[in-house]
Amino acid sequence: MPELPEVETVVRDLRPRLVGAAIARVTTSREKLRRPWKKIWTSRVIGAKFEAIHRRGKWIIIDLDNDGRLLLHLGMTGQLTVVDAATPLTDHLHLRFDLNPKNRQLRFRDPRRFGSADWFASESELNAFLDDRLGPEPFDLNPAAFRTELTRTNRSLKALLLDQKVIAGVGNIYADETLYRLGLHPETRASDVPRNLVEKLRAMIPTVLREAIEKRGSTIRDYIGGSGLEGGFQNEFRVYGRDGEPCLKCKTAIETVRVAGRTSHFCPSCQKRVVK
DNA sequence: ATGCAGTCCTGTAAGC
DNA sequence: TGCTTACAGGACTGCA
Repeated sequence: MPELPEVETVVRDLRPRLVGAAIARVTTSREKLRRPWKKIWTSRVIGAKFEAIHRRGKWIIIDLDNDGRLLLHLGMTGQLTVVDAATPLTDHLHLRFDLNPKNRQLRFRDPRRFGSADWFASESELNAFLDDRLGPEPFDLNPAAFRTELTRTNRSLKALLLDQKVIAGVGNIYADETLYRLGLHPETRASDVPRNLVEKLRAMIPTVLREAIEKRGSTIRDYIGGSGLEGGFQNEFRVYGRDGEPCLKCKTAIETVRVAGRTSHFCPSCQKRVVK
């Protein structure tokens, strides 16, 4: 669920609450996330201090001061928060880290369990895992490389934007919002995008994501930031979730179509399918 | 090699 | 009211 802006918000919220604190205890309740939390990992992290926290694509990386790395993914419904240790426990709480000395806890809750929590012994092991799955950050897209990526494939634009190896961090909401702003139909073949729009598309992706980060991401249902606050960008959606409602530019009713296995929202009038 | 469909899981909302 | 079905921010696997 959470896409790049939501994950970035969580990381920013957690940073001041985590860095400098040490892990006193690890509690797993239902060790059935996408991958199970291994018991040996607990002994590796006890006593270590949180040194830094950052984001890569939709992944959250926590550097520990003993070179270990925690890697978390929120999946569709994951919530990662730091709360007072006395805060009542909730359902679907899979991982708890008791922090020292602040009497607080880092909690990972995930009802749908599509999320994951992994431990790596070093930065290089972590990077091997991530580099296998992720392409460039949307803020570092190289114009020429992006153009090549589009030209050399038959895939739909929507499928391309959702491909984490092409751009790390974009998900269903921000793919739809980006395409709407450029008047591009989600089913357009990437290689059919008019030349003058390729660079505009490359630039629009980070623009939309930055705006969303400004608003602390989007809360549709479950998403909350690292401090428990909801996002605000859902109030800024121009097409996502607006099916049946009038297009903000031309009043035509917004429609949905299934592309690359995901529901895609678009204006049938402003976003004509380009076919070369 | 490439791209799609199906799968993992639970909660919620819509439909009958 | 209650049961059934469809769908949801993602990633991965297997198959064509």
